[in-house]
Amino acid sequence: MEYIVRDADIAPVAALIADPTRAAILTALLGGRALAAGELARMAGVSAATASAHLARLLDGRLVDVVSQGRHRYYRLAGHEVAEVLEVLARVSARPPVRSLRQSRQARLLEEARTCYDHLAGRAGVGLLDRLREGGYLDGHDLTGAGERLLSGLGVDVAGVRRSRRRFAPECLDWTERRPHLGGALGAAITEVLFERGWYRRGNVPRAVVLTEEGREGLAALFSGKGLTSVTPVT
Amino acid sequence: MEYIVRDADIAPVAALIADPTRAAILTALLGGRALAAGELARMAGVSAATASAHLARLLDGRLVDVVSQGRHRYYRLAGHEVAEVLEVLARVSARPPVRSLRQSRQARLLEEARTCYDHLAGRAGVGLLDRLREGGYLDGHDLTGAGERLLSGLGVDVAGVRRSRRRFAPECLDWTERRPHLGGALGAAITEVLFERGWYRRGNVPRAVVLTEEGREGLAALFSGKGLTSVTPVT
DNA sequence: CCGACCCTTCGACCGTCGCCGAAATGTCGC
DNA sequence: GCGACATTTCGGCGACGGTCGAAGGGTCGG
Repeated sequence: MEYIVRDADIAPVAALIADPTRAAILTALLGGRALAAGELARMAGVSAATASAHLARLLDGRLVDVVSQGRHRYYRLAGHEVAEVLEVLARVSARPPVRSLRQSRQARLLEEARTCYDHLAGRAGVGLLDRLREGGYLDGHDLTGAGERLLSGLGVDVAGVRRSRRRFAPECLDWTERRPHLGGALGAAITEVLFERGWYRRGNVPRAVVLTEEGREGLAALFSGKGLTSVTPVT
Repeated sequence: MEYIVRDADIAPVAALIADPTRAAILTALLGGRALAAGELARMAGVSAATASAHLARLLDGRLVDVVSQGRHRYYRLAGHEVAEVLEVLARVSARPPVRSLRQSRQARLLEEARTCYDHLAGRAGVGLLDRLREGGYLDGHDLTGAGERLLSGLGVDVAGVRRSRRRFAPECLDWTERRPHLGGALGAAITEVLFERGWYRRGNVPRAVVLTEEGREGLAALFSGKGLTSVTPVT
């Protein structure tokens, strides 16, 4: 009956995320791209020295990886588990009040379509899962025969995805929509193909992605005219 | 292209979890029961004054709820979303080295069977999901006809569970087994019935639950002799 | 090689936060 | 009402951690 809490100690990892500057850095990296130390310093609004210290701690805590290229050092999240922590945390955190017009536009862009580390999120991500389910391409947690054909035709290496040790097609609760979108190895593979085909491209706002004209047409053809979202484009 | 990270601020919530004492309090509450301030102080190994200050902050941050009963104040987690954050965080956190014999026994108990806020976790939780899948009771994310009959027979109010706004039967990745167990409204309802029937009871170690003799027999009858786990009892 | 650039390390400052003992508040049993 | 108990509030101490400017390694372009 002695008091000992024998669990994983979650405090050290939480402490790494607890600093506002580090949280900003991690959130910026949630876009999935590797970013240079200087870029991260600017995004977080601190000096290079400060950012460097924070990055060293994140590295030590294995929340980020680094790859040196010439005089740049590119940082990225250490894995999708880290991204999951950030997403879950976002769900219980209050959304900050929108202060400026530009911020409100950025917020709308992120709500429309963004990456959740390596897969599509926001209305587009939720819509993708809905279309796959409605069309009978995905049943429960697995692809149907029709689903395999559809995605193979798009260029997704379904067999390769199945060999991955990562969960195949889990739902990931979207923190803006509060409804599930498609995550896991399949979600990542589909998202990769969407970028390769130029149907989506990365926006100027860190995590945002935008639908291209080709994407609009391609997705409409794929899903009998519906596309992933029915809203008018965010301007 | 200005640097602004317009996301939910995750830093304040992370900061609440980042303190080792608060983390211990939250982890203790992950058992699902409401605990008095004094108990939490003992479990976390701090004075009543210190625990009180921490609880006030957790309350302010909406991570815990409190209910006053006489001269006691019972604290509990504010909801299953909070429990999810703690679980996800545990998955990316290192497991602390086991120091004593008693701790190793406690660790083994938790790995065998515990509650993850309001549903069964550990080997037993993973086993439950496996048995439901193997037996054709659960298909993807939904109960089959056979599943509805099985659980209704046990005393689970399946229709009531379906009316809940919570997700019906999501997978929850177990942090010790690294395999999914059954979460959501259904997982909670089944766990409740297991307690009501006396098949499992809460152990002395905070989050641990133990299989009773009735439970061993009942589960074996239910799942053609297999039970939820095949290991010998933890001593 | 040499200057320009990116990044990290160093040193120093300062605020915040966790901690406890003691006192105050509130509740129960009698 | 009056002690006994659970909990919170107060006051003060000490430590840790975030911040920056300046200086020190590396790396690229010429």
